[in-house]
This record gives sequence, C-alpha cells and structure tokens, in this order.
Amino acid sequence: MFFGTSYLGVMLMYARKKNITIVDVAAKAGVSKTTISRYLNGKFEFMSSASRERIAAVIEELGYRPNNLARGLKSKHSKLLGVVIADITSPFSSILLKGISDCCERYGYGVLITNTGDDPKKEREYILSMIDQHVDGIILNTTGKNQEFLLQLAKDDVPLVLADRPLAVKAFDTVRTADREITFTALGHLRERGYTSVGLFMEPLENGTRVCRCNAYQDAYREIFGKMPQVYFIEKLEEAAVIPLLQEFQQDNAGESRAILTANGVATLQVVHGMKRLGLAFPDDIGICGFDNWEWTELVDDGITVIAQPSYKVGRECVKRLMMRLYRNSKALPRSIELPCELLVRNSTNRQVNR
Amino acid sequence: MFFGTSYLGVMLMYARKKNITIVDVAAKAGVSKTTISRYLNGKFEFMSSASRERIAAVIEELGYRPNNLARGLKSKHSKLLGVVIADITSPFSSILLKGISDCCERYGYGVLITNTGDDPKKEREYILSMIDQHVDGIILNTTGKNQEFLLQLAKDDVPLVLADRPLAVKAFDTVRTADREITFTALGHLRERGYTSVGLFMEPLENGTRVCRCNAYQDAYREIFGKMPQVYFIEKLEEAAVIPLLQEFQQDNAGESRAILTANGVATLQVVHGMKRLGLAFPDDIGICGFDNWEWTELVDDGITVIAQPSYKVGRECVKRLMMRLYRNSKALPRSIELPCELLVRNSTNRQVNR
DNA sequence: ATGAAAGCGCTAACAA
DNA sequence: TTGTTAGCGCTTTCAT
Repeated sequence: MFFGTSYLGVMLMYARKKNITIVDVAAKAGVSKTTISRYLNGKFEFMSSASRERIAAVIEELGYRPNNLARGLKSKHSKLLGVVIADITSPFSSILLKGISDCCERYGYGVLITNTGDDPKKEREYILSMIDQHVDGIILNTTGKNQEFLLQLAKDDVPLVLADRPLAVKAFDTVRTADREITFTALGHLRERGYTSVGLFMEPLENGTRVCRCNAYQDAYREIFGKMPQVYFIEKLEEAAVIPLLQEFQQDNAGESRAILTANGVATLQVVHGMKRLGLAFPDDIGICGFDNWEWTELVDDGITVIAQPSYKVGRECVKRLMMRLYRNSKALPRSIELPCELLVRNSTNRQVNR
Repeated sequence: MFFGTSYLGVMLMYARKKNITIVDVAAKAGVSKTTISRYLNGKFEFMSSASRERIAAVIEELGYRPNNLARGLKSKHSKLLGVVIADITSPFSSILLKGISDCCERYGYGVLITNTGDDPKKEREYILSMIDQHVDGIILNTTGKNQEFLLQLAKDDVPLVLADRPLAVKAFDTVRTADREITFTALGHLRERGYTSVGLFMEPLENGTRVCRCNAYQDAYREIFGKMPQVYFIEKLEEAAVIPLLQEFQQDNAGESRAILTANGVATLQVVHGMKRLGLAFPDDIGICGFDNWEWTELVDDGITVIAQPSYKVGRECVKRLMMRLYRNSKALPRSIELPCELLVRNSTNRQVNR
C-alpha cells in the first residue's frame, strides 16, 4: 500500500487575508493563544467580557478563520459527516442527500459525499478514506455486500447509520421507509379496484431494500389475494428485457384482471416502456402501481399510481440519529427507524370495474 | 464571529487498529519517520528496496493508515475538492456530481459536496467553509449573485472552476454546454418541420445559463425565422402559473403553426402539464422541444424532442481543468470550455406538414 | 480570568 | 540512502 503522489504547486490559502493564525489574533488582541482558542470554542466563562469583545473585533478585522485541519488534528473531530451513496444519480438519493445536507447545516456539520456505483470494493475504499479524513460519523447507503467489513467497523465503534438499505444483521442504526405497511395498503387498493392478479416486477434481489419489498409483496399477496405470489425479475436494464416478462405475465394470468406492482422507479419505467411497446394500455389491460413518486409518473397517460417515499426525511433522520450518538449516547443499541410512505392513487389503477 | 460548540464524546478512530501512527511503523520497520513519510509519498528513490519492502509489510501488518488531517496541516493540501451545487436534486446536477466524483477518484481526490439551494448567502458560507477545510480546489455551480465575493477569491488565487453556469466577468475557468449552437440547431429543426412561430418558455433570468439560453433563442429566432422573439417567463413553479402564459401564446400566434422551446427540464414539465390541462396536444396544436433529456420525456405521448446535455462530461472537464491548474499551470488564463449538446428528435415536433 | 508549554501526526529542510 | 529536527495551527493540561 502506498498513499498518494507528490504534488507540484499549492496555492490555496485563506480567502480573506493570507495565513492569519491564532497567533496573529492573540498578538493583536493582547491575549494568549489559549484565550483565543477558548473564544473559538465558545468557552466564554473563562474570559472577561472586555477580552471577549476585543477578540471578536480583532477576528473580524483580520478576517481570521480557524484552520479546521489543525483543529481536527488536536481535537480528534472534524465536524464532517461522510455519506457513502450507492447511486448518486437516482432521484431517491439526491433527495436523501438534500435532506442530509440541510440537516447537517443546522448542526454545523459539513458533508463529504462519495458514490460507489453499487461496487462493494469502492464502498470499502471510500469508507476507509472517510475515516482517514477523520469524519465524525458515516451515513451509508450500502451495496449490502460488505457485511464482514462493516461488522468490523461496528466493533471499532465507528458511528455509522444505514440509510434506506438495511442489512440482515442488526448491528447498525438504520433509517428506512416503511415498505411493508405500504405494500399491504397498495395491494389492498388494487384488490378494491377489482384486480384479481398482481405480479411484482423488480430487479434482482441485490440489496436489502429489494429483499424487504419482495418479502412484503409475497406476504401481502398471500394474505390479501390468497394466491401464490408471482415475482418477475428484470435481469437487464434494457427496454427489451422486460418484454418477454410482460408476455409471460399476460399468459400466466389469462382471464384475470391483471395488475403490476413495481419495486422502484426504475422498474416502473421499464414496465411502462414495455407496455407501450406491446401496445398494452393501463389501467384496463394491466393496472400499474409502483414505488417512487418520480415527477413523470404524474404525466404519463393521466398518471401512474405510486408510492411516495419520504426520502428527504430519511436523510434528516440519519443525521439526527448520528447526532444522538455523537452527543448523547454513543453506546445506544442499534435501532431501526421506519418512516411512513404514502399511496398516491392516480389513473393507472383506475380500472373500470364493470366493463 | 465564533466558531463551533464544544463536543461531548468522540470515538472515531482508525478502523483497523487503534491509533497506529507513523512512529509505530517506523519503530517496527527499524527506520526513521522520514523514511516512512517518503514511502507514503511515493519517493522510492530515497530508500533501498529492502526498506521499501519492509515498510510495505509493516504497514500491511499494522493496518496503518495515514492521518490526512496531519498530512494536510503540514503539506498544505488535502486531496479534497469542494463542490458547491445550487440544486442537488436536479437531474442535471446529480449526473454532474457523478462525473465529478468518478473523475476525482482517478486522480486520488475526495469530494466535499454542499447544496446552496440557490441561496447566495449559503454559497458564500459554504465556499468559505470549504476553504477552512483546506480543499485544494473548488467546483462551483453558482447562484450568480456573488460576483464581488467570487472576484476576491480569484484575487486570492483560489483554484475555482464554474460548472455549467457562467458569470458575466471572465475571471474563472468555466465548463458549460454549448447552448448557443444547439439552440440554432433546434430552431432550424422546428422551421424545417413547418412551424412558423416559436416561443421560449422559461423561468426568470436568475442565472448565467438562463441568460445565455434566452439570448441564444432571441438571436437564433431572428436569424432563422426573421421575427420578433417571444419569451414567456414562468414566474412560479405551480402548475397554474403556466396556464395563462400558454393561453397568451395561443392568442399571440393565432393562425400560425406554433411551437414552444423550453430552457430546461423544469420548464418542459410545466408546459407539458399546462398543455394537458388545457387539452392541447402536441405535435399538432403546439410543437414542443426543450433542454434536458430527462427519462420521462421519452415516455410522454410518444416522446418529447429534447436537447441532451453532456452533464457527466461537464463534471469530468471541471475536474480535469482543476487538475491542470493544480499540477501544471496555476496562472493559466481563465478559459471557457463548451461541450456540445445533442438534439434528440421525437414525436413532439413531428408536425404533419400538410394537414 | 489568563497564560506557558507540550503535543496531535505528519512533512520537509538540512545534515550526514 | 537515511536520519535529525523544526514546525504546520490548533487544543489542552497545568500553573498562576
């Protein structure tokens, strides 16, 4: 292992004035470094209000800003949170990020974000490199393929919360959407609308969220429809991949009132594409309802019924949970927090019952 | 000004072993700190291959990882790039971020991301706080309302590149999409399809990108259609706001073959919504064509003609330009790099010429 | 209420 | 080829 290459020129310095340090401030204010440091850290009990005012003035005048690297080196914290996202381009993630980001601001924390592209190796690398940056905590949207590695972090007491995607072992705080409840709600809705067969269309079970949704569908379908669940896995993300699946689904359920549940926005997109290609129309040929309230779902053919997820809130909760650990109880037992989803009924499940 | 509050518990330490430093490695390898430091920085010329191997082994064995804060404190660089995004939830931005992120990885840089929500005050704050973190450079997707502040940064030689949104002053490297060219292409396409009047629908001129697109439309429209440009500003992002605008547009251009150009995906969404509400269909009632190739545009009513922007590449170029400055020529003159867009012709501009 | 001094873990002159 | 040493800018005992 070898870390980094040499570096030719460096020129980034303080924005306002150049290289003003605590020493300059101390000199100008006529007090010691210590007092400045105390001021910087809000320990006003240890100085006269005269000093306090002088220091404030000098800092303002000099345009002094503390060097966070130096602070962190000594104090062992950086006021930085690391966020490791599996796919930064998904709308779910960007809203999650905004939630995290907004909330961090209120706590005075910065955010270090990396994108793994669902690659477990990168996940490990990035987490390690965030630790090298001495982040105070990590929010992880995990690929789900690093159990062993992550367990080691848990042992080392790295404050880490899982965002959205859970892990089989209950070693970490986890903030996610309440998929199970809403799946029951959605299937109940479909049954009410007169659909008699509902298949689940989704990508393979590569992460915790998918596994949960798949299980929820199966349980709900058995309970509400009293039939054998039908899960259709979309193997590749090409438009063509879903076509044979849709045809199978049609054949498997000939004579039934068919509907499809999709496990996320990507799957919804695939299915809608495929249906258009096959000349199938909703809500009558096939009803459709899926996770992720993406903007276009409202637009296509008078609207697709969707499950809206509170991704912004998930982000916020992750930060809050981390703050709890950092400032209150670092040894609290790992907890799973589930935030409720909402079913937005639109045209795609509006089957004409007496046709 | 006062910086930060005190902090109760800190427990984030090295993941592998606890608090192994360069001193431990040196001791165990039987060499001095300096040699370890040299190893860490790839200066293998200054050690025997025996030492080199020993060090590698010891690092591996101890699970040692260098403390980046300490490195940065001394060496004045952090191997971190700061990215300040105006709206992290826009698909353009998330793809941009992915481009930046992927490219940074190849250069061994980490990415510190913040979201201003188009607030100029936050923009200033975040940039300053990134400088406090001693990032080596900054990529800014600016609100456009901090000219003075940013100019000061330029004076202080802060390596900063503008992503997507340009500034009136030419003080910074800027990487953006070639809006002007593609606007001419798009209007040419509309003319070819037999449209005789084209209005531009957009949000107010709040940032450099919008200004550019507005200007480009006006010039292109005059040149290609030989008529007075018509720009319709969508004031609020409510569905209703666009309705009266569409009605005006219809009236203003009665008897013409009408088409709309939109300046971004949000505007496209508004217009499509509004048209549906008014019972207007494209391509015949009104043709439509807009910036941003968002996924749903392919889905709605057999597809909307769009201008695809190379946002991923924009991200990559920003990083490359920054690396040029950091490693090659910090004093290079600011340059504006424009990456070509692509017109994806779909159904929404497929007017039946002889109707 | 305030200060002196010893580091935090690393890099980089300067010596050898 | 290798080591010695003096910091980087801050925090934090421990004195006073």
